[in-house]
Amino acid sequence: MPAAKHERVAAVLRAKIENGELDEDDKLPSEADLTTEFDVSRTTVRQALAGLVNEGLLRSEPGVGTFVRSRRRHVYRPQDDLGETVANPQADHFIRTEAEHDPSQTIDVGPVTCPSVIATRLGVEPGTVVASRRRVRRFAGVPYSINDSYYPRDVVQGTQIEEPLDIARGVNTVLVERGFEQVAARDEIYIQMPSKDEAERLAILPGTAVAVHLVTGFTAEGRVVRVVRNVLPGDRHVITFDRVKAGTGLDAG
Amino acid sequence: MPAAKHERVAAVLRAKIENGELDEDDKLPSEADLTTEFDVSRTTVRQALAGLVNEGLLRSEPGVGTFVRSRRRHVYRPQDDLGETVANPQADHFIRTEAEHDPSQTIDVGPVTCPSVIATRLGVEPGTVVASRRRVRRFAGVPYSINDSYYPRDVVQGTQIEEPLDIARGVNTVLVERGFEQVAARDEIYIQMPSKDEAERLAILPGTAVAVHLVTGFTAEGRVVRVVRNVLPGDRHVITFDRVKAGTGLDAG
DNA sequence: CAGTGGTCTAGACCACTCT
DNA sequence: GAGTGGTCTAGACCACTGT
Repeated sequence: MPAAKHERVAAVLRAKIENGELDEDDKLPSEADLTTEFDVSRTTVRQALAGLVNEGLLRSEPGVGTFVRSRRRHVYRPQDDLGETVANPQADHFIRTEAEHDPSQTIDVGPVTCPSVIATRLGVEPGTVVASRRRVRRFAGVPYSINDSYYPRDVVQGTQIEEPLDIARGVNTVLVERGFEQVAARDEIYIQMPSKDEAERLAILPGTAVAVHLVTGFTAEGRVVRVVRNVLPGDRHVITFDRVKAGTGLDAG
Repeated sequence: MPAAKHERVAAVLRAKIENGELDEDDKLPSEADLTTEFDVSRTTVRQALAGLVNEGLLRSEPGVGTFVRSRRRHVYRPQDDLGETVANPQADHFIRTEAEHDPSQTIDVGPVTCPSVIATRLGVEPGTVVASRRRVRRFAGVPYSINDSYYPRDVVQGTQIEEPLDIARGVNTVLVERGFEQVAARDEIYIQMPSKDEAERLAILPGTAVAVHLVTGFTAEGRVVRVVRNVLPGDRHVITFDRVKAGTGLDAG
């Protein structure tokens, strides 16, 4: 039994959410009602609710009410990028997914001053101008991920990658045509709270962490041809990988 | 310029942290001092500080003060598990790491009632009793990760895996000896706020998300021999993968 | 319009840490 | 003992949503 009143209030509400008494998208009693129900001041009720919002369990809508948040997720599979084989497609049924209907995206293309995190991986000096494609992907109008890719200018010069259009045959195909086939990649995943800018672009609610997924793409010669920075709201995704031990014969399919 | 006073206070402090004026582990002025400095009530100061704590930027120590949090991270490489080859070891220099000195762990071994998330992946009925090894790993006394593995009972019966000891030759070697070589794995990574229990076991500060990393291990015949549930505090880790396109010759080394 | 959540104040008491 | 952050109250005004 927690000592603080606001913790006790939070514990009761948390339990109701976890046992299903309060289901996804259910509306909680108003703060005034909770004040009388728990016999505490409104400040204490709000302290309890703020805690649950920061745990990602609740969302509040000014003028409307406070609601239980949804927990459905999209499947995010970095390996689709290189077209690697999937070892265990049957493993997919483990995950509680969300239908991915009505996809859309906004694309913003052009040279940018390279952020230092990208510069380190791209192997250029910080402040260098590089080519970039910056996308926000949506499903049913809801932002799904930020997907910013950066290329050395000589690699993409004169290609479709410099144009603000969807590339049907895939960016990788264009890179192959230019003689820069991407055959290996390094993934880095950072868990952190979103910046203010990211929170706005992704319509992220308070109490939601993001995964920052950096992909550094290499040619067979070891040259870096692309760095991608994906930002995924943690409450809307599950990130999956499939791995196979080398030399077992499974890696070919 | 944000409208709310507490947001303005938070914005000023956030800027000082980001530009380095306030460095890691620096102590902030007391709440009383901030009250006079910004000419707002203490409640408003506390509201601003609470926001920054929930963003993972600050930590508070009762009776002592409020401090800027550290940002160093450990490298977490799921692929070490299967002994896969690393495509780009030179890519490691990108990451700002923390020295991993003085490792220690606590191990708790024995049969447990299988949680439903694990049961789904292990292919057993929820509520089945399975073998488990539950570890908390530490560096310099600081909790580093929760590492709970679950095995079908027939797979590990009579092996060292049932004993609460570190297995020097590796759990995988023991599985091979039993005829259950793990040759493939499915990784799932969920980003979420820690449960109360996890927060206590890992000494997680408010405003820290965790990565829940599930690994489902398969034999060549497709049998699941192990499910691992790792919990990593987001502020102390970077998760890395290395990938190689199949058939390029790089996958062998 | 009434109801909702968002913000803010002033003041109080507590447990804890450090000197 | 002085200073710190943690908790709590009572009351006020605001912007916004819905009817």
